[in-house]
Amino acid sequence: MENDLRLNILQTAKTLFVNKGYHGMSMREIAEALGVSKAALYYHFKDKEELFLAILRIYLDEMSALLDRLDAQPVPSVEKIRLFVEDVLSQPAEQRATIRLGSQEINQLSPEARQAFGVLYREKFIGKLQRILQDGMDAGELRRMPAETAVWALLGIMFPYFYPAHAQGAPVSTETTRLVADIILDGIAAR
Amino acid sequence: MENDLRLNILQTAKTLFVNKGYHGMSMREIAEALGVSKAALYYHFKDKEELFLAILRIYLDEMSALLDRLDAQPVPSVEKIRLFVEDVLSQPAEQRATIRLGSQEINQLSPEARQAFGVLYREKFIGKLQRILQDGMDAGELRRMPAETAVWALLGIMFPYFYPAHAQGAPVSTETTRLVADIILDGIAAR
DNA sequence: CTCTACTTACTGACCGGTAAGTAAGTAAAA
DNA sequence: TTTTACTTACTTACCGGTCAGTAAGTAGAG
Repeated sequence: MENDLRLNILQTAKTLFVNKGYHGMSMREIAEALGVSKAALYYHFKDKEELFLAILRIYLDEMSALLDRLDAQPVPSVEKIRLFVEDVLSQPAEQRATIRLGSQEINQLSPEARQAFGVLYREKFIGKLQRILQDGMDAGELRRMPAETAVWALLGIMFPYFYPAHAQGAPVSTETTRLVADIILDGIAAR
Repeated sequence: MENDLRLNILQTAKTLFVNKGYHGMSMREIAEALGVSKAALYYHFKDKEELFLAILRIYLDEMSALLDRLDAQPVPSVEKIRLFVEDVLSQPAEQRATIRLGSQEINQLSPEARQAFGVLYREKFIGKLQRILQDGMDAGELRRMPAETAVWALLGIMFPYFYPAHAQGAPVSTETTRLVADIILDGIAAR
């Protein structure tokens, strides 16, 4: 019970941030959506920025756990990547949108917050992904290229922002998920 | 001379919108950056939304012209796509960021503006791209898949938002551009 | 050649509204 | 009786947008 409101704030704020962006969402809106006073939000979070970072941190932690779990599996790197793509794409759209949110809105924040996020982002997400890709290249499963470029291609496809349908609503269908994984893997696999 | 300020507003506002988002940028900021009064902006543009749309319209027109130019060339679809990727990626980052800006911030706007943009976006950009891709599939150069998914993959890679380096600063190097085009084409080419 | 009427391209002051954030009080639980 | 978890009521700052006014042209009439 005691963390009830805190969790509700995180949930509601995430939805609003995703739909309206950092500056587009107001603290008042969250409060009204939850039926509490605005000041209640400030009991649980120091300021808007801290609330925003808390949301991103939760998602990065989940990503980090997923990547660790996949990396521990006794399968080729290519297979790890396929599982990663399929897992992420089958998440609800709002979930996936969180990482986009972070990358998008990060330069709205204070330098300190930006740096703090940057560290987590690289440690928990990009770094782990890059290592799996690098392993794949070293094992000859993937074509040799700068790991950065491989990450670029992978994430570019996985987190597009072009179709509103991707930002909101239903998860991607299984067929499409598989097709997208194929495209990515054909794009970067060894020839 | 007479459109001088208007063009300067468009230029300055584009930079600010790209860096700070729709709500993150204020009309006051533009005015101050240009050394004119805020009201001068409202002489040239009805409101913030119209200014925003004007910026997007210019970029969509450029894209439209580029796609027409490429489509008119007597080369296979695959080659058209390669040229498209290489052309866009060699644009300055701020230029490329415009399309991201539109997709990102479009749901901040009024329903009318959203619809107006949607029409242009599909007519001048997505539609043309999709037709080139569809031609490629019909000619057997590309693997058969829903044209939407092909567009998704293509644009996802071409307009990523993950590395701040892609959103600002120098254009992508020629090597990287070629590598990225290869990844895309290997991903969607016929096997 | 010049006076009149009008337009273009602004300025500076200001408006209502809303943003983030806070100080002080309170009711219930420990 | 102190701490927890809030609410009420407020401040300060800034937002988009509008207003009346004006300097500098320009175009036509005489």
